[in-house]
Formats: sequence, C-alpha cells, structure tokens
Amino acid sequence: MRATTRTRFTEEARRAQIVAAAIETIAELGYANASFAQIARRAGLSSTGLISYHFDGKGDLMTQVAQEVFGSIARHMTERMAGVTSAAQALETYVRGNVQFIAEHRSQMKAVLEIFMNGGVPYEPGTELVVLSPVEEILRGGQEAGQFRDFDPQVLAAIIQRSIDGLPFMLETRPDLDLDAYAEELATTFALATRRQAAE
Amino acid sequence: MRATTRTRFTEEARRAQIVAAAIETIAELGYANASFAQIARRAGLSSTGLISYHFDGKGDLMTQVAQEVFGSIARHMTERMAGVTSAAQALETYVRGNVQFIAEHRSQMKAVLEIFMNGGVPYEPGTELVVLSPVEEILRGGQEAGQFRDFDPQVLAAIIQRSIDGLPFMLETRPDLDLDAYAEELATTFALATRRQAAE
Amino acid sequence: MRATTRTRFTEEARRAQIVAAAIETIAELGYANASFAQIARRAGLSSTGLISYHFDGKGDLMTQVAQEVFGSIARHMTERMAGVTSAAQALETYVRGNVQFIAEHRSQMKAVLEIFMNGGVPYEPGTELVVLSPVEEILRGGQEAGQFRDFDPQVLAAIIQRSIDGLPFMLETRPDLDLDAYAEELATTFALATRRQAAE
Amino acid sequence: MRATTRTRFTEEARRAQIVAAAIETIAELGYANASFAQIARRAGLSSTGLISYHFDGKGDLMTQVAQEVFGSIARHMTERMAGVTSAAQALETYVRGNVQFIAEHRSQMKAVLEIFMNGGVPYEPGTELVVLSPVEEILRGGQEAGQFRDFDPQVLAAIIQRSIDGLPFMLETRPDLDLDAYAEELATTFALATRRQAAE
DNA sequence: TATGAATGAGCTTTCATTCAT
DNA sequence: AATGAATGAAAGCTCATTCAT
Repeated sequence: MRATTRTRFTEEARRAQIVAAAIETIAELGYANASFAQIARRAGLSSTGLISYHFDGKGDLMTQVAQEVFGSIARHMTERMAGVTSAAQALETYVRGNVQFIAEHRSQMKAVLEIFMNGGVPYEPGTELVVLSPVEEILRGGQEAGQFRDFDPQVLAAIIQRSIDGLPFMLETRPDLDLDAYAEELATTFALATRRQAAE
Repeated sequence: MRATTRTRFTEEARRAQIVAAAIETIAELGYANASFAQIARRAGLSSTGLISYHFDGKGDLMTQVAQEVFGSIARHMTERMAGVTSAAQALETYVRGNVQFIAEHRSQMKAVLEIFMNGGVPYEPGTELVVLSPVEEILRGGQEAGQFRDFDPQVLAAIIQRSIDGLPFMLETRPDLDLDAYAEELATTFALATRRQAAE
Repeated sequence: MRATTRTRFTEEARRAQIVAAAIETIAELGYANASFAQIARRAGLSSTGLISYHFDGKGDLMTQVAQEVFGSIARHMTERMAGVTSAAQALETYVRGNVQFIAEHRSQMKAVLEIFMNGGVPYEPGTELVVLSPVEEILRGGQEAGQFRDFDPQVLAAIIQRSIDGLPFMLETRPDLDLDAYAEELATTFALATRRQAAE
Repeated sequence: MRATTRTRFTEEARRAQIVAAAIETIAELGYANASFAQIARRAGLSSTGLISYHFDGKGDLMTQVAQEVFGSIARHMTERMAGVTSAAQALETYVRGNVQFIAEHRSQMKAVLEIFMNGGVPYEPGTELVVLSPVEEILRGGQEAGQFRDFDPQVLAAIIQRSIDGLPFMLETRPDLDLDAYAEELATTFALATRRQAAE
C-alpha cells in the first residue's frame, strides 16, 4: 500500500516537474523552440523519452501546462472575487486581479499564451479547456441589473480579455512598466466604456 | 479560368504566386506548420527548392508576405484617413477602416499576425517594417488638442490595437460575426473611453 | 564472427563504429562524396540522424577521425623513436616508421589526408590538432649538432613530409608497390640531401 | 563562312572565359565550394545553364581547366628546356622552371591541384590527361648516361614532383616566401640526392 | 547563342517517439 | 520508473542539369 502511494506521488512529482520545465522553456525560447530536448535539459532529465513516457505526446503536455496555469489563475481569482457586490466592482476586481496575477507569474502567462497562439493544445470535442470568459458573464449581469449601458457583451468581453492577455507582450517591450498604473488605466478605460451614460 | 497550361512564369509572377500560397498556407495551418513543402504544394510547385530559388530563405519570404499585406493596409487606410479633421473622427475612422480591411482580407491578416506572433520576420537594423502604431499618435494629438481625457497613450493604443488585431481570431470562432456591428461597438467603446469627461 | 544480432551499442562503441565507417567512406569515395548517407550505409545505420545524434556536426566527426588516426600514428612513432641518438638516425627512423604505418593503415591515412586537403577540420583557437612537424625539429637539431649541412629546415621538412604524405596516393596508382624499397629509397635520398658535404 | 568563323570564335571565347572564371573560383573558394553558381557569377553570366550548355557537365569543365593549365606549363617549360644538355642541368632547369611558373600563376596551380585532389577530372580510358612526368624521363636518362646514381626513377620522380606541387600550399601559409631561395633549395637538394656518389 | 525558370535529387540537422534494458 | 540508443520523417537549402523561349 505504502509503495503504491509513494510511487503515485513520485509519478505526479515527475509530471509536475516536467510541466514546470516546459513552462520555463516556452517562456524562454518560445513555443517553436520548446523541443522535448530543451525541456528535458531544463528538467534535469537524462532522456526525452521520459517525457513521452509520462505524457501522451506533445499535445498532452501542452494541455497539462495550460490546465496548470488556468488552475492557478482560477484559484487566484476566486479568492479575490469573493465579496464583490456590484457589476462595476466585479469588472474592476477582475481586471486588477488578472493584472496582478500576470505580474507575479510572467513565465506561466507567457507560456500559456504561446501555446494558444500556436495551437499547441489539440482540440478534443467535449474537452473544453477554457470556460467561457467570466468577463462576459460579469458584463451580462451588469446589463441585466441596469448598471451597464447597452453593448454586445461578447464583443466587449473580447476587448477586455485581449487587453489583459496583451500585458505579457507589453512587458517584453517595456519590462519596467508600472503595473499598478497599467491596472488603473485598464480599470478606468473599461469603467468609462461600460457605465450607463448620462444622456441615456 | 485558372489555366492548367504549363505556363512559364515570369520571376515577379512566381514570387507573387508563392507569396499568395504562403499567406494561404499560414492562414490555414498556422505559422508553425507552414513549411516550404506545404507552401509548394499549394502553389503547385514541383519542388521546395523553387521557393529557395526565388526567396533568400524563409525569413525573406515571410518579410515579403508581411510587406505585401502592410502595403495593402497602408493604401487602404491612407485613402480613408484623408479628410479627417478631429482626433475623435480620426480614431473612429482608424477603427472602422481597419475592421473593414480585415473583413475583406481575412487570410492576409491572419497570416501576418501569425508571422509576427512567431517572430517570423528577421530583424535587420534600419529596416523598420512597421511604423509605430498610428493610434498612439492619434491619441496623443487628441490630448494635446484638449479633445481627449488624460490617459497613458501607449497603454490605450495597445488596448485599441489589440482589439483590432483580435478580430481575425474572433472570426475563426464566429465566422458569421456582424462586422458592421463589431466596428460600431469598437468605435463607441473607444469614443467613451477617450472623450473628455463632464466631471473633469 | 560479425554478429548480425541487433545488439545494442554503447555510446562509445557506436562512435568508434561511425568513425571507422567514415574512414572507410572517405578513403573509398573521397572527402567530397563522403556524405552522412554514405557513411550511414557503410555503418549499417538506419538513419543519418544517428550520426548527428552521436557527433556534433560533420566537422566534429571529421575531427574525431583525424584525432583517431593521429593518435595511432603518435603511438606508433613514439615507440620507434625511443632509442634514437643521432639526427641522421632520427630522420631515417622517422621516414621508415611513417612508411610502415601508412603501409599498414592505408585507408586511415588516405582519409586523414583527404580531410586536411579539404579543410574538413574546423579550426578552433587553442585546439591545435597537429603538432608542428617533428621533421623540422630533427633537421634543426642535426644542423645545430653539426651533423647536417646548411639548408632551410622548413623547406626541407616540407619536402620530406610531402614525400611521406604522397605515399597513399602512390599506392592507389601502384597498389603492389614494394614498400620496403620505397622506404629505403626515401631514407637514402634524404640522407644524401642532408649530410655534411665533403667539399664543404 | 564569315558568320561561322565569328560564331566559332565567340564560342571559344565563351569557353575560355568560363574556364578562367572557374580557375578564379576554385583558387578562391576551393574545389568543394566552386559551384556553377559561383563560377557564373565571376564570369558575369546570367545563368548557370550556360555552363552546362558549353561544357558536357562539371567533369568536362574541370578537364578543360586542367588542360588549359597544363598547356601553359608545357609551353613555359618547353621554352626553358630547349638548350639543355646534361641530365643534371635538365633536372635543375625543370625544378627552377616549375617554381617560376607556379610563382607567376598561383591561382592556376592552386585550381588544378584542387581539382586533382578532389578527383574532379573523370577518368576516361584512353584519355590520359597528364603525360608521364617528364621528371622520370630526365632521371632515367641521367642514369643511363651514367650521370646519376642508382635509384628507382619512379619513386624519386614522385618525390620531386610532390615537392614542386607542394609550393602552392606553402605559399598559402607563407605568402612572402622567397621563391628564388626555395628554388635554390630544391635544386641543391635533388642535385645531392641524384648525383653519383664518390664512394660508388 | 543565351536566358532564366524549373526540376529533382541530394545535403545536414532536428524532432517526437519507440523500445530494449 | 528510468535510461539512452535508435528510428524515420520532416525540415530548409544547394546543387547540376534541363528546357522552353
């Protein structure tokens, strides 16, 4: 019994270690250059075969990387979104929370964006990796409660989400970007863009 | 109409054909899978060597693709931006013009974005491919003229440009998206986000 | 004796086998035609990729070939040069020893000469592959000891070394050349060419 | 008639021009890198196809290069060997004449040696490119006339010829080599090595 | 005679994956 | 569970040669 447990733990530890190395590799070299050889080197593995052994192909590894990061974000955001009441507050919290997470996990975000940009996650029907953006729900809620103006929630959600996802790229160009100011700018912009208008 | 005759191509015609095939290939398979073999297949070439014969390596081909598309955009936008007077009008024209161009050249835009996302264009000093985003200039001009509120022009420019660049990807998920409505939504959003506020 | 068993090779054994196959290939086809494909065929490898796997490029393989052969020569000659006293004796021993080695390792010598003729060994500063010709030292020593006549040691060294290096090529034209006679002829020739002259 | 003559002249002029460009190319880049593309570039041709048109393959071109150079040497040497009487004088004249020719035609010699080293001249039975070395004849004549000591003429001829052929390589290492001194050294060396010995 | 586009084979190298141990 | 040697496909690129014009 014990042995099995220990084995199981080791297995998972290995997988986690490989996932971490993959994140590091992709963030550093880009998706295109993130070969198993590079990942193995960073993980201190003696063979790329070990990656194939623990993961069902490259697509599987990338899926695990994405899930790992999305899990982190979800946990991070769930905490912050807890006591929120109004839609405006929810939107601001969402934006600020995301910016903060990205600031603290640059490599992870870079990696997961690289993977998505390159179609690294194989699409399997029924295996929805990403839940529909929570932004859209927030926006829809705000409209139903009469707090937000009339707009297409899907479009505005896309705008907001892409602003957030653009941060890692902006950080490459401007590594010393003031992240509080950036969050502030985003929050203001989307507050103005969503609030009910005086003339309405 | 497509002649199957074994026509002898002139250099320029072949280059144009290969560039077109490259755009098609990248739009269809993504940058990572756009190998010379795939491009040659789509162009009906007997050998990948012909691509190397006409272009000075893969980087050169990608540069040509980018220049071809950017040239198109530039011509398209120059026309539309001609009679613009106010900063607000400039911004709206810019957004609508871009959306229209993307709508009419989905593959081209997809291709050029894939290339840039993957660093497919080799950087040569002095060969600035892209002019600094005109959006930032518009925003800065609007602020100086007292037409726009106070914000970081670089940040807002990034938000706006990314909203526009996101369209090709959105079109993959929602191919029947109402593009006029999309443009309208973008124009409204950024008008609200940039205009001087009453309370200010 | 040659086992056809699909034996698993150890790294070093494979490398040695590939080096041997490379020597065979170069000796047979010349440096220009000694492609990885040809070498792999002679080594019974399923893929040229295996050579890239074991060696860091073609230059590395060629360097290994050269080192292998030079190591052999060095060991062979070190033995023979042991008890030598006079310069004349040293020169004769050097010539005879080299001829004997070449006679017994025709392919190796052919290969290494092809490699050097074609610049197959990439030059890395600090990695001196070949020691400066010992012939020159012998000649210089003989002059200083008053045993040899006055001549430019560098020029005569070049003549002597090229006579020796020419043997593999001569063996191709005359495979049944009497090597003892050849060595004898060389020894005599250079003895006469170097000794102090009566009239001097 | 005229037209034919003119045409024929043009044809030959082209061939000569290509041969000259080939020599230049090989001397500059080495045999391995002397592609038709490089040769065409140096000849100012618009197409490599023109080389294939004028020569029956790469081997043929290389043969023509070799013949061109050998013709030059032959003319150069025939002149100098004219009034020679004794074998010793013939040998000295041969050595000095060759050194002089090499000094004045470094590129040609480099090229022809590169070609031979790399087997660039295809062997066709009956098409003996090189006449048996004149050195051997000189040596044999000297022995028959009782002017030279007893040795294997073929071996000594090889030694002498290789000393001469080694000059272009030596010139690469020591471009400012004193060629008169070199010729002197060679002449002395082989005079000593061939003359009848006192004790004999 | 000359052009230059096209061909197809060849090159070295990298890759994810498999498999005996 | 882990190793590391082996595989075979694919990559970008260069080459000598062919051929319609």
